[in-house]
Order: sequence, then C-alpha cells, then structure tokens
Amino acid sequence: MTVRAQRLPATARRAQLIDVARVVFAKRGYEAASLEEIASKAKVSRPVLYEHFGGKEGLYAVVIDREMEYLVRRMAESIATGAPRERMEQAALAFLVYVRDQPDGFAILTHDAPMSSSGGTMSSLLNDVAERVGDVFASAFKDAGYDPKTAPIYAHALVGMVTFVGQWWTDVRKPPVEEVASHISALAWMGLRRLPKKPARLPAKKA
Amino acid sequence: MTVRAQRLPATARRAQLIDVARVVFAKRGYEAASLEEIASKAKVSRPVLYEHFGGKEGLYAVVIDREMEYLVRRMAESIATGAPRERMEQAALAFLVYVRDQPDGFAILTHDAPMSSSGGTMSSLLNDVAERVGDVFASAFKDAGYDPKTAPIYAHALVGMVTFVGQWWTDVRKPPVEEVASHISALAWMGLRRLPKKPARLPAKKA
DNA sequence: CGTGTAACTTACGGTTGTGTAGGTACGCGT
DNA sequence: ACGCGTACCTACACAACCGTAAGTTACACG
Repeated sequence: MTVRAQRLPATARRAQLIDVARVVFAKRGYEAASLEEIASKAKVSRPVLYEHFGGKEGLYAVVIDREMEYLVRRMAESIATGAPRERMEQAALAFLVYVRDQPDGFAILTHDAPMSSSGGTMSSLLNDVAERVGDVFASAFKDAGYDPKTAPIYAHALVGMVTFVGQWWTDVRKPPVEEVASHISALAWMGLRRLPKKPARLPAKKA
Repeated sequence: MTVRAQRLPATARRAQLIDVARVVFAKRGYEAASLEEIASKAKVSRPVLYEHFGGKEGLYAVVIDREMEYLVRRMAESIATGAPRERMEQAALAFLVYVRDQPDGFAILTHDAPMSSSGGTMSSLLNDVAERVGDVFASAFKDAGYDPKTAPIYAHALVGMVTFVGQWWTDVRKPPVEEVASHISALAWMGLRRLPKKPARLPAKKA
C-alpha cells in the first residue's frame, strides 16, 4: 500500500504535476508517456491528473504551451537589438543556452507531437518558431531587394541548423555553447567558403 | 467475415507487408502505429506479421534498414565527384529529391525512433547520416588547416538545414527542389552576408 | 468540537494492442 | 485425384492504458 500523498493546495499540486509531466514527456515522447508513470512519480493517484487537466491531451497542451512561451520569450529578447550579424549570433546563442539549461523542454519540442485529434498530420512544434523567424526574414528581404518568397527557405534552414546541432550537443556536451554558437553563426554569415579559422567569440552581453 | 486473403508466395507477401508498414509507420510514427492497422491494410491477419518479422520491433527494424540503405546510397552517389561547392549542392539536391520522391521514407526518418529496448535514449535516425558527413568534413578540415574537432558542428548544421527545410517543403511543395537546393547551398557556401540575389541553378548532371 | 469542503483514493469498465496456440484451406507435384 | 506442406485464420491469454464513479481522509473555520 503506497503511503498517502502529502496534501497540497491545488495550485501547488498543479505546478508539481506539470514539472513531473515535463520530465516524463521529455524522456518518452507523447505516445509512449503514460499518466500512470506521471502520477506515480508525483506520488499521487491518477484521478488527480484528470481533476487538474482533464486528460492526457490537456496535460500535454499545458506543458507545451509553457515551453513555447518560455523559448519564444528568450529568443525575442536576445534578438531585440544590434547589427544583423550580432542578432543572428545572439539568437543562436539563446537557443543553445535553452538547450543546455532546459534539456527536458528541448527534448519535448523535438519529439513527435500528437495528431490533431481530427486526424491531421504530425506537426513539429519548432515549425512555429521557424515561421516567426520567417516573418523577420521576409521583411528584411523585401528591404534588401531579395525575393521575399524565398525567405521561408532561409528561416527554416537556420532553425534546422541550431536544432540539429543542439540535439548533437545534448549528447556530447562539449564545447561550451558560446563556442558552438559562434561557429554556427560564422557558418551562416560567412559561408563555408570564407570560414574563419577560429570564429571570434561574442563579447558578453550586459543584461 | 473478411474474405480470405489472396494466397501469395512468402517473399512476395513479405515485400508487400514491408510496403504497407512503411506507409503506416510514416503516418503514425513507431509508437502510435499498430500491427492491427498494418495487417488490415494488407488484407491479412496479424499472425502473418509475426511469422515474417517476429514482432513490431523486427518489422520496424527491417523498414528502417531499407530506408537508410536507400538514402545513404543515393547521397553517396551524388557527392562522388566534382568540386567542393558542387558536391555540396548535389548532396542537398539528392536529399531533397529523396524528400520529394519518398515522402513516406523521409517521414519515418524524422519521427521518433523507439527506445533501444534496454532503456537507452531516443536516437534520431538522421544522426547516422550526420555522422558520416562529419567524417568527410573532419578529413577535409585537417587538410585545410581547420580544427577537425569542430567538424561535427558543421556536419550537423548542414544536415539539420536540409532536414528542416525538407520538412517544410513537404507541406508547401513549392518551389521545385532544384531551386530550393540552390538556395540552401548558396546559403551554406556564400553565407548570408554575400547571398546572391538569385542563386544559379546547377547544370543537369548526366547519369 | 463538529461539519463541510477540498484533496486524494480505491475500484471498476472498457478499449486497444501485443504475442501465441492450434486449427483450416489452398494449390502444387505426382 | 490425393496427399502434404505452405500460407493463412480464428481464438485466446494477458497486459497496459485511459477515463469515471463513488467513497474516504484531512484540514479550516465557525
């Protein structure tokens, strides 16, 4: 017989459950994750989850929402100021810092999302991020005389770069993200043709 | 009562089952796919699947193996000859042609892979591709005086670019892959700084 | 010190999916 | 036409989940 759970106020319990669910969804992905496991890791019985979130989809939605919110805010802050090249490097760095400091959150974003219950296609969460980047590019392209219709290509290319490198870095955890970010932005900015031997590190940005 | 399945020789049935499984795994991902659905789509009862592949993991393993084999062969052929810049564009093009012509196969590679049954981590299939690219880069970097330890960064960055753009292209299906490939390789080679207004198309390569 | 309500639980029903045991029919070779 | 093996099926045992109903404990407040 499992010991009775410690009684918590609703909001506190809710917060704890979200934290636990984050970890489980990160490790297993949506499909393979079970409410059973989440409940047991939270030292609580399953109906509590239904009480708070209505079911698996509801819980997942809350977790996703929080994570996207967090990431997008961080990215937006990081690219608010500076010259184009600096913004790009800052964006890459912000993303990689997220990968480093919130590995569970990052894992969730890279896992398969559940089907939209009406049977639609499987959609990558990071597509939303890429689309926002695409908007930025589209207007910049317009000003600079490039074809704005090609903007999504470049936007997705850049998001794909950092995402995939981030996944690799998660395994290796070396070198430090600042160095990785400078390599990535060097590649994106200079191209392979004029790759600097050792990309310069960004000066620390003051908060 | 479902009609009795048409009797097929083992090898033919096996081939058909792999084809059907490919489609189902592509649409659902490993976890959400069920042998039930595969069997029914193949107009066959479930035990037939066990007869041929031993179980879900076995079937999945066969499908994956075929797909990786196919993709890697295509990529290897495409980068066999030419100057560095051309090879890169050819590689990107080959990948995107695969995305276009084998959408199911590509979907499978981008979906979550099942856990290695001993409880390991979820591994992206495309990591293997990136690692091969990494080897190419490592030796090239050594010759050119770059730090070979940074090669994986660039390899993963490039694979991530085409993968993510490929996923986007799957939704939009426009512009033609040849144009997308030339944009991508222009970005990777020239960098954002010196982006050409309209990247030149590659001359058709003779088989 | 009761009493009501918020927080949690045990218990059940139903569905879906994996894997296996044992039986049936098709059609080829002779 | 008659085996006989290959191909295939029905049926079952079992486990994992999801979701819900109904009951139980603890704490706050009059």
